[in-house]
Amino acid sequence: MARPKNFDQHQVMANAMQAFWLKGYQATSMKDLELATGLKPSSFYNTFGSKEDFFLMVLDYYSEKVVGARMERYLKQADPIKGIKDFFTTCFTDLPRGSEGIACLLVNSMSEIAIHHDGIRKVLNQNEVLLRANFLRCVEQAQQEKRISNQHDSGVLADQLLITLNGLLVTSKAIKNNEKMLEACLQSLRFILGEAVVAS
Amino acid sequence: MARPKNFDQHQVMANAMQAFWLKGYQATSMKDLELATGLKPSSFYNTFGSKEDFFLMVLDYYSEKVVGARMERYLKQADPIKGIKDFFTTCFTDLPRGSEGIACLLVNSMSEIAIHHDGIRKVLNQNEVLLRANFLRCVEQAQQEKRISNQHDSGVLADQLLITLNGLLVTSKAIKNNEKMLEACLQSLRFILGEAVVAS
DNA sequence: TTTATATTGGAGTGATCGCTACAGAATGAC
DNA sequence: GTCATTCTGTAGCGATCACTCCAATATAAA
Repeated sequence: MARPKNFDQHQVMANAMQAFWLKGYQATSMKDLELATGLKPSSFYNTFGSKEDFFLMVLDYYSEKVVGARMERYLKQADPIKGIKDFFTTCFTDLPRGSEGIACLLVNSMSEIAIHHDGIRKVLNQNEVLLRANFLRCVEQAQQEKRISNQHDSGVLADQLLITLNGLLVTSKAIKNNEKMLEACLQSLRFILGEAVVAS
Repeated sequence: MARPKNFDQHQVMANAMQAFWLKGYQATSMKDLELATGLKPSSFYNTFGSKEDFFLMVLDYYSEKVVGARMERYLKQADPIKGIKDFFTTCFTDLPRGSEGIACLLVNSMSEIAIHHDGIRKVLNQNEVLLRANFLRCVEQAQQEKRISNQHDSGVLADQLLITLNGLLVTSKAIKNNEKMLEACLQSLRFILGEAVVAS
């Protein structure tokens, strides 16, 4: 009954995601988004409302398609320790070449705008809760399998994994060297989970 | 021989620091800086060159006056474990009321701009190196005093402290609740340094 | 084919960005 | 005092910001 849209919304969000990921929310201008997505302003605003609304959608998209997919792939495999190890290390190895220090869009957004925007903070917190739950499940399974010690409460270990991951990601923005980050990653995991990490 | 400046450069940097700390580099406009410092544009640019140059000076100022002072005060006292504990916890208790989630200007800057600015990254890295050295000294002293275990290398413990502090600080931006951050702090320190933290 | 509806490209909105030009004011040297 | 020099206030620079307006265009229902 009316003219159909000439673009794929998911593809648009995927492209915009890359721009936000690399430059952050504020530094990514509408011009950048137009270039990244191919959408003219009228189409953009007609579809997404505003840059702010759009960014929230992109955060959701990232949370589901990037972090969600990574949780499924790594944290739900048979070996929980290898899962955690892979989840951590691929944060620094699964990036396109030359993109060292882009870290994680969600962690970047924590620093940049979470403090000033309730909606964004809510998305970020939801993601943290979900990630912690997955870490917790892996840790408990590993403890049941006697592959890591029971001396620490599983909840504490899950918390440490979460805090440490955030710390590694923010550190990687200043280090900008994925080789070094990989070493730091493995050292942290050995510290938290023990030597079982080495074998996995 | 010529008209003297009508302001104190240190006071100007201290005031501007607050603005950058709260809002970040990009979101702090020249108007914000003029309001925070009282300086008119001509005085500002005549003295500091550019917003970018000025921000680097403010980072140095923060590194010396805030982090440096905190390292002196907490990490060089007689009790190394209490020192580390105080250094961590005061990150969340020594802030003005209502300023939850402002974290640390240096860590905030890691996320926001370190990846795109070599000069800023250099300052941040220097600070991390210095902080790690102080953590290391405290850890070694605590180990010599048999107050924490020798099972982990002191360098590993220092690294974990640094990564964990960064993680706690970035997490605090999404949590925005200093009470909860304080608990997370103590849990992390107990995990890394052991039960000696409780008594300190 | 006509019509109703929605999308599109492109020009352009006012506001704000970091920053500058310049005249006048304030100082110390003489 | 006069002068040389530097700082200060103000007005405003071009560029860019997020965003809007509108005529042209493309579709499906009738």
